[in-house]
Amino acid sequence: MLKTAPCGRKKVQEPAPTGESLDSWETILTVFLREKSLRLTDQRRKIASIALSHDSHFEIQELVREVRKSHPEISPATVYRNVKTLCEAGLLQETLESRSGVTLYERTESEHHDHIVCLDCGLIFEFHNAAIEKAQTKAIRAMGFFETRHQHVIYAKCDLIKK
Amino acid sequence: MLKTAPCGRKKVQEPAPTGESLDSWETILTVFLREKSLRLTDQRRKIASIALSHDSHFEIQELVREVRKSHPEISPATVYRNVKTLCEAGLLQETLESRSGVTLYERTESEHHDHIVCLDCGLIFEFHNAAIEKAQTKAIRAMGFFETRHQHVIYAKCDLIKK
DNA sequence: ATGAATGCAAAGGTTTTGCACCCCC
DNA sequence: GGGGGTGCAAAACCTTTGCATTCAT
Repeated sequence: MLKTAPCGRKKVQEPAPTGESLDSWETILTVFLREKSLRLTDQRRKIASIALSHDSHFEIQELVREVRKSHPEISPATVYRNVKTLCEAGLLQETLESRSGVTLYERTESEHHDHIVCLDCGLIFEFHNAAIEKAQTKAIRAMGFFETRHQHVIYAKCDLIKK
Repeated sequence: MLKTAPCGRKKVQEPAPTGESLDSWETILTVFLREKSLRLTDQRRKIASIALSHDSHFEIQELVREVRKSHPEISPATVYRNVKTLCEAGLLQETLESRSGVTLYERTESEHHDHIVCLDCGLIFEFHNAAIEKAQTKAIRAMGFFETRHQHVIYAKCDLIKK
């Protein structure tokens, strides 16, 4: 249902060179858990592994189904609880809303990107544009704010140019 | 809970000069309904009136409560159905998500604006910045898309500069 | 051992739907 | 009159929570 695929062309922004950041999520998670006196259970590790294997956005329900498939003994409640934990650990973050109004999550990447939702093919693209970011930082500063993060979703059509 | 207020300073973008667009929403709605062979019922008009009286974002539940207060005979299901209709008519649109994950709606304005969510005071500001819009249009075109609309939400802090 | 985490089931909350009745066009 | 609209209640969903049990540290 929700995919990020090249709608007839290449994704504008390639994935991070190595595919994995230098600190593996396992390290980050372990450190976070230790700091908070939380524990690394089997379920937590499995859920994290599956959640963080997504290259793009996913909804919790999707994750719940995947987890159930390979680990039927893990309950949905645990998935919900752990997604929350992973967000707190900074490994996941909420992202743009799907058109059905469901919250989507994605792996936190070191590189920021904006999104284009194609209204023709329904797919979601990621891109990064320095000019936009720059204009934005400048505008925000001028208004007296300090930006922490942003979500920029553009709804567009890819098909028009082919017709 | 959710307000758009001046967080210690003025809203950057003032509301439309007249407060109402030239075509009243009643006209737009009537034309839309006629086109689709839909009907203008009492409930529909009342719900539209209340929904469109909001100057800023609101959630459906809030609208349901308001409608119930002045028109207890209107059922929540009807409110849901009509919000959907009003979106299709282009009078309302979904907007950024509240931090609790609930979908928010707002009146469609002729003038577009982006949002700043202040992480210090929790309020939502609206602004418009030509440089950002321009950079964006250019970037999108360069990638082969035609933009239809976008959502740009910046999470920022207003308080830092006071400390 | 002890506090955190889990599974289960129940509760909570939101949104949708089926259906009989109503009413706008 | 007929098809869209409504109210009501039930259903369908998604997410959270209480509690007894299990488990990581």
